[in-house]
Amino acid sequence: MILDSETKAVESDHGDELRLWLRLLTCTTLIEGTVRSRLRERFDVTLPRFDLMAQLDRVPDGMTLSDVSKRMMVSNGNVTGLVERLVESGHLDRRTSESDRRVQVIRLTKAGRAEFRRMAAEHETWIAEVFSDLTPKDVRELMRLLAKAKGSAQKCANGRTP
Amino acid sequence: MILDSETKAVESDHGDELRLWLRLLTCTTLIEGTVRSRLRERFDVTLPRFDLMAQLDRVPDGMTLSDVSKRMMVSNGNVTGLVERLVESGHLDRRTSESDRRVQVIRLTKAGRAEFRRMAAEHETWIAEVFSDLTPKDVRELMRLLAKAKGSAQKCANGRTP
DNA sequence: GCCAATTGCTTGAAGCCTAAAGAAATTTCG
DNA sequence: CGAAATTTCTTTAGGCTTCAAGCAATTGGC
Repeated sequence: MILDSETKAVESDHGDELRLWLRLLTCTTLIEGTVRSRLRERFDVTLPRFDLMAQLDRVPDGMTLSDVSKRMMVSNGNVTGLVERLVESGHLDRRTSESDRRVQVIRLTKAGRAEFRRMAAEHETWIAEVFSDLTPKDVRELMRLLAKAKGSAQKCANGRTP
Repeated sequence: MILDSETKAVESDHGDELRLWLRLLTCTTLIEGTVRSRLRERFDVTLPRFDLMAQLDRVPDGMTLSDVSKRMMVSNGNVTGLVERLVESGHLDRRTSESDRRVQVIRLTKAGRAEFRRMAAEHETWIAEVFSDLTPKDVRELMRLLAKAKGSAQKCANGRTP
């Protein structure tokens, strides 16, 4: 097989995938930055706090710290500190489970839920604005392809720490 | 217009975009986690350090800290600390510009570049593995749609701090 | 019952990250 | 020229994040 600087070996050319990953990362970083700064200026709240509250908004009866940790895909220790600050600020309510005294169940307080709903409503419009150049068809197509990518990445991630 | 709990007002339904954003974020977090843990176990290096070295690998003559900061989309102060540690570990070389004494130019050292090339080669195969379920057509289509999304998000981000 | 393994959470050390304020050098412009 | 604005980088305070180690409670054999 003959190669030169332009024609790399075909069987090891993974450049397209690499470029795809970089583009994916750029998009996410860009959007995350926008959301982060708007959350700060409009509500003086951090993105991780918002994300945690978003997880809790769906479940009236609360979740355990482990559940939150899995859903948010962050470490346990991370959630401990995050929850600590949100309980402190009155957004969260935390209690030890009666059936298992290792388990901490956290819920949004009434005030916390109201505050979150207010933030979430604006947040949704920001995201719509972010993607405003995409047609409904673009959105559907991206959803489909990202679902496929997610599945692929998941196999790869789970195969490592089962 | 008649509405019920299932049929929300059409003119304010931004749920699809929101779901798209969450999926994008999930994909990125998943892949980032995979890359991070592999970089750690194979090379005992962090992702931010790898990213910084990747920026420098393309430019033999080095870059200024500001350039790096813009390319990586992180704050200036962040780069200062990151560079500090990489100079300390011998991966980077740092010098004050002769034409402008405010400017610091950083470059990969010989050892740093060799180390990076070794990491980058493996990294590329990990990414290919992550996306292995996608066909070449999927990859092209994702590239196209993400480029469009990036443009849209960029307008939105730049319109805020011009 | 009892010991080992597991599970759920916390802690500690190190590093990453931002925003904001500040120091130093350069550029702009009257 | 010289003051003001700008640019480049550092510093500081606070918070986020991981990993690894550790503690407490529960579960699963035996």
